[in-house]
Amino acid sequence: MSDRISEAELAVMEVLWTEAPLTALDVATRIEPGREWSDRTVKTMLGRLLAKGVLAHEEQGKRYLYRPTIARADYVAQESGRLVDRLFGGRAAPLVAHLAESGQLSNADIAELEALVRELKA
Amino acid sequence: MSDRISEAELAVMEVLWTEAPLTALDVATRIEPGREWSDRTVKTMLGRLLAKGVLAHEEQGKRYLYRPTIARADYVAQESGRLVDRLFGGRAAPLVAHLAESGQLSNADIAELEALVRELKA
DNA sequence: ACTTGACGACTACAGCTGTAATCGATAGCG
DNA sequence: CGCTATCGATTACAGCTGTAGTCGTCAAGT
Repeated sequence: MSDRISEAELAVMEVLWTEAPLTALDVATRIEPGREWSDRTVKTMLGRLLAKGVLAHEEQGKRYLYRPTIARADYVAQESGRLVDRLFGGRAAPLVAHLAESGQLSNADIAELEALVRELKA
Repeated sequence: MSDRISEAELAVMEVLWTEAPLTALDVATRIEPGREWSDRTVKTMLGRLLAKGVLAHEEQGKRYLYRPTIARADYVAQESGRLVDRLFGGRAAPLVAHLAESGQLSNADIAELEALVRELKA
């Protein structure tokens, strides 16, 4: 249940987080453009994701319909946590500080953060 | 210059970001405890990091002294950016919002963020 | 019923990763 | 001056990843 999702596999998960259940070919046609994959490749990914337990499939005639077994928010939380642990000693504020220092926060981001902080304090 | 640093390799980089230059064995003895590596393994990592261009070495007698060629802050910026791109559509504020929602921000973090935001607006 | 096409299952294979072991040169010890 | 301990360099090898190709089956069309 706890195998990691690789970067290529993530492209498949994103499709199924957006719309599910889907057949293998439906997933293939919805894979983000720019990633030119054969449908074979997509099927391999689906198989691996099944093996990792993050997808389930149900039969529909001779096809399968795939759907995620984990929520995107949970995945995102896990990955964010990993980054924070690995690079910031487990504390989130230094990450934000770092994003700020390295100029990766736009003015819109800052405004949004301000609103967020106000909300968090309440 | 742009090969990625793997997770195990990162343990070696952390040592050298803390103290450099060091010999291979010095690195091995300073590897974070809990990661029980033979010195062979550490040497393999050093070799790969050299090949990836993120370490340099200079001769000292029959040994080498290793030192990073990239700053930790740059690495951290790159990895943070990757996460934000992959999971938050390149926008940092949603990451913070997510950390907040998933309860990964302590009160201290929030206070720190508030100070940060105030500073960013100035 | 035979053929053909659509599917899933299995197989392929090179490059990266984690985790070392072996080889060859060299330098210090005796 | 020869033996042994050290080093770096090279090699090993299994599991994961990216990117498919092949095989066998079953159903639909002719």
